[in-house]
Amino acid sequence: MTNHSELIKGTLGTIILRLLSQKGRMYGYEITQLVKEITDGKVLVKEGSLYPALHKLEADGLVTTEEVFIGKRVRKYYTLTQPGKNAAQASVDELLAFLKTIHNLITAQPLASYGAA
Amino acid sequence: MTNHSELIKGTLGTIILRLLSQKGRMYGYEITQLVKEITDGKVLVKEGSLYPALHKLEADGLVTTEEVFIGKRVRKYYTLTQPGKNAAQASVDELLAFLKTIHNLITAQPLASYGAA
DNA sequence: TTACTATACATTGTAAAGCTATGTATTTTA
DNA sequence: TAAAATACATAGCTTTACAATGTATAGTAA
Repeated sequence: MTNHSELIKGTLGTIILRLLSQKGRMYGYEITQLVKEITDGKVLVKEGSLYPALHKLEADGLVTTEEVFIGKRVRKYYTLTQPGKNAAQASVDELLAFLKTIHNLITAQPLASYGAA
Repeated sequence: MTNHSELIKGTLGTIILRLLSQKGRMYGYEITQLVKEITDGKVLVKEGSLYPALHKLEADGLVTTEEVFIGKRVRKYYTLTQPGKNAAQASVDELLAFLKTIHNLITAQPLASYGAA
């Protein structure tokens, strides 16, 4: 994605699922632009990350695709299946819980004291 | 680390630096137990992750080590160097900013609309 | 008209990071 | 006395995103 790219690992699938659950239908390039817009350029999804991720979601049955021609150019729209909708909800919930856990871990002031207390 | 293990990528170094900056001095096994305690078992740092990460911090000059014998058993204490203290602060700040960005990305309700607006 | 940029898809090979499995050894607890 | 906890460590695997590359159409500015 972008500079602090190692932090992103494991979140891309969730991000895609979430955007699809909100917008209903999106195509790849649109996802890259929307993520860029929402994060004010702080997260940049690259093609080398996005398309394999989308193909995996499709292989896992979480999305279906539909090709639309814009003039002579193909657009491949992705839509969540019902399992995909369930996965989106679960995935977002899990990621939020994880963010909370890590936030707590790196801000906890009176640290628990293994070995003492 | 634990079940949702893919989410952790890139955060372990920051977690270690943060704990060391709080506790002053820690040894490997102690770190695994403290993380487990603080996160209520939700994050489990494995040896195969921890020790290579500690060795890398040492190789990068961010920590120094000190071996202490407890009976016949060795304990290797890690302490932040000055560059390590600086890195800890910067690393925590960056991770917090990242957490905020991702949180916003997966909770933003009125999604920005690339192509519209 | 001609570059350059944006749109739009895709794949191959690479690097980073944590995990599993394994190994060694001491100490404590059931 | 056996199992679990403490305490270190490494080799090889897997996952995941990225860089680089490729193809092609559409729009825009010189």
